[in-house]
Amino acid sequence: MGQTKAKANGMARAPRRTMNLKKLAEHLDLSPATVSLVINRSSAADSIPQDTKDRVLAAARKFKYRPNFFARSLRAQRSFTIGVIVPEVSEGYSTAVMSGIEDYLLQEGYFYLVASHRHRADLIDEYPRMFLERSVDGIIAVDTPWRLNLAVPVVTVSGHDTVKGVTNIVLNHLRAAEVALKHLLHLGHRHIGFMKGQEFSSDTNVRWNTIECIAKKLGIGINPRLVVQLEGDSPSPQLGYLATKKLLACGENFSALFAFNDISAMGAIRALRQIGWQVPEDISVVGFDDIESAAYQNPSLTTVRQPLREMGRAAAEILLKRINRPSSELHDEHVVEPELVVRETTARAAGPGLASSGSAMKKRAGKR
Amino acid sequence: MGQTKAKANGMARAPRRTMNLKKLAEHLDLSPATVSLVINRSSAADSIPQDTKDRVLAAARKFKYRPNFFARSLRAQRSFTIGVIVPEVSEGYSTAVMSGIEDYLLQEGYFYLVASHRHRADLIDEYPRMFLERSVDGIIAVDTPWRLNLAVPVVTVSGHDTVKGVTNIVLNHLRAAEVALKHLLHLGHRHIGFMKGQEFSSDTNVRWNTIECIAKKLGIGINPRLVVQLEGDSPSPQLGYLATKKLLACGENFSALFAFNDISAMGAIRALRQIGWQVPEDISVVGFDDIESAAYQNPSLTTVRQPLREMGRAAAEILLKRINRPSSELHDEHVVEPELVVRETTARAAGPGLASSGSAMKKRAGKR
DNA sequence: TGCACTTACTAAATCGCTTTTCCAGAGATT
DNA sequence: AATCTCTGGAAAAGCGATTTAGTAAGTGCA
Repeated sequence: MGQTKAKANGMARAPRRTMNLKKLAEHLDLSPATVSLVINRSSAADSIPQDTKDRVLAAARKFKYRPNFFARSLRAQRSFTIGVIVPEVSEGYSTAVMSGIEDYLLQEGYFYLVASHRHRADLIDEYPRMFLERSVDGIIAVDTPWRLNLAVPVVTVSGHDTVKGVTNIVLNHLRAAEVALKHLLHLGHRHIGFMKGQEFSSDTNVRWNTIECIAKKLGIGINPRLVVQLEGDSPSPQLGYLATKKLLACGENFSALFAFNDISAMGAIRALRQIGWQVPEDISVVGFDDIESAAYQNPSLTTVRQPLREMGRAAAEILLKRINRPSSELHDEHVVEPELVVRETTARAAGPGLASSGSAMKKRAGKR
Repeated sequence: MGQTKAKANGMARAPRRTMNLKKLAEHLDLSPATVSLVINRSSAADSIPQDTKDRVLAAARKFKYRPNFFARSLRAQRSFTIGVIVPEVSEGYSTAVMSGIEDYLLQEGYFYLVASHRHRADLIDEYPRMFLERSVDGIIAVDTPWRLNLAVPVVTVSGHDTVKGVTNIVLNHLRAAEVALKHLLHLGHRHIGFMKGQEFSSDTNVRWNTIECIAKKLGIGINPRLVVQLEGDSPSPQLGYLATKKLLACGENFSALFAFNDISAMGAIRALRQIGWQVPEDISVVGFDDIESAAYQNPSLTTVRQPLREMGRAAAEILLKRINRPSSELHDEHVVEPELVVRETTARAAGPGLASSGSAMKKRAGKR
């Protein structure tokens, strides 16, 4: 019988295929069902005597048996795989978050697929669908606009579209604006330049609204001419550089600059240096995010730290909880706290006393 | 109990299941086989009249039919998934390479899983195995020691263990050392400090050997006291900072520093600044890699650019070629060319004429 | 009319695993 | 003796596709 079949299959060639359940069962003289039950420690195997179990386990180890992942996923309708979509993999924000996601996921026996959309709307739509086709158990979207309502659990990190059923990991923006502005205020800065994010960035609006709100609360006036907006979707500091150029061109006087993020702060510093302003002597600069390279700058960047890694971890943790306990109640926001990291780009407002406005301008003039 | 629950689950849960081949076939009044043949544009469908084909395709579109990924993979024994292992996801080198890998892979309809080993030997061993369990079609290892001989194609990026059957994407290190040293030489630097990588880094040895070789060729003497080694496995500039401190402590005189990579160059610049040396006025610094943030430094970093993105792309391309045409001959090395990127951290050697040694030392003294 | 070809599909075997259902025999109970 | 209850395990029905080996009906041709 078996011979006939083998013959029918044609080949005397048994290409030493990898061990599978059936072969293992055959070798043990048991049925595949029994072996599967034992290996999965199913409660249905309770009635199987311990020494049979031991035999099975020993053989599995001996032949390094690993259940075929696809067969198992096909049957169980679960893949133990998460899809992660980010704007850009070669960039500090996303990768810091990813690093936290990975930490938790791998520890829990999950893997993740990555796709970066580079701000292309079509990809923002397509990649989640492709993830679904691959039967991911859930999706994490980092800093990415989100409006889909999918059949799997979704967690967003710094998303600002409220979609029902989607948990969003967000920073306490109010507190972020507060620590940054208070810091500058305490250092004596009264004339502050601001950088707004690009239209498409999910953080832009909240960030700006909270800044306005906190500024008012602290009695800091915002000069509309000292507000510039980042333009373009490159992940490079060039955007901050250009924005700062524009700011400088307006002729207004300011002694501090609150950049949209660390990357744009780096560009800003370059622009400032170029016209001869020293950071922080002539002007203080505050970044946002605290990406890894913020600390690597010379001078190192004072910035509002988002706990990116922790946010990634939290996203992963909440996602898995949702996947594995669909019944558990879900909050649609998980707020994390920012932290001001004072480094070397901020200092007391310069000039003869705080009253003297235009200190920076004078300096600039002096340098030229 | 268990039965009851399962049954209940089974009964209640019949909620508009996703479209599958069988249902589609039923709806079309055809057999699954026919539908599958048409959808896959199999040549076995040649005899099927065009209008039937059109009907099938139309229905598939209408119901947004997508073949179940696991079922297909199970059958075909292919997953269209690649495993990528890197030291660290939150770090510029790996992510630049990943970005290139992703480019090519997604464009070809593949996805990739990521795992970062953080230099833990056990994980370097375990993750590839886990990839295999998940039936990846191939593996790319970035900057990771590699000695496994697996059943799937493997491509390494900057690996330096020669394993038969593994293609390695490497930089032309000789050329890299040459452009860097020639640059410094042309600027008049004679006394150069060197930083060697950590023991475990795959690039350390080749890099150093080529530097020694080229230095000899160019007639540059290497003062052993001006050579320090990076220690520790953190991905931060702190390592370069400490190494440079050590270098400065030795009391020898030098006007240029060739760092092991961009990150350590950043740390070096910090150490140099701290004792009052200006870069590049007092000392020139050359980095290596040209990670994204090298250009973001102030002053921006002169560095030897590895085309990391292209290396990633090449890795992906070669891997897929191997997977899809196993017969094609394989080269075990793919060499890419470096490029010197001159930015702001290098300048003419200072001091009254090139002959004057100790210029930097004097400057330092002067500053204090 | 008879036979070989096409044409247009279909049946059925896998892929490897999970899980419910079923069953035979040994003891225990009535 | 008849019935019940455990024990220990097997059978079989999927999961959702792919693919080979047919097969029934229609055509062309001698």
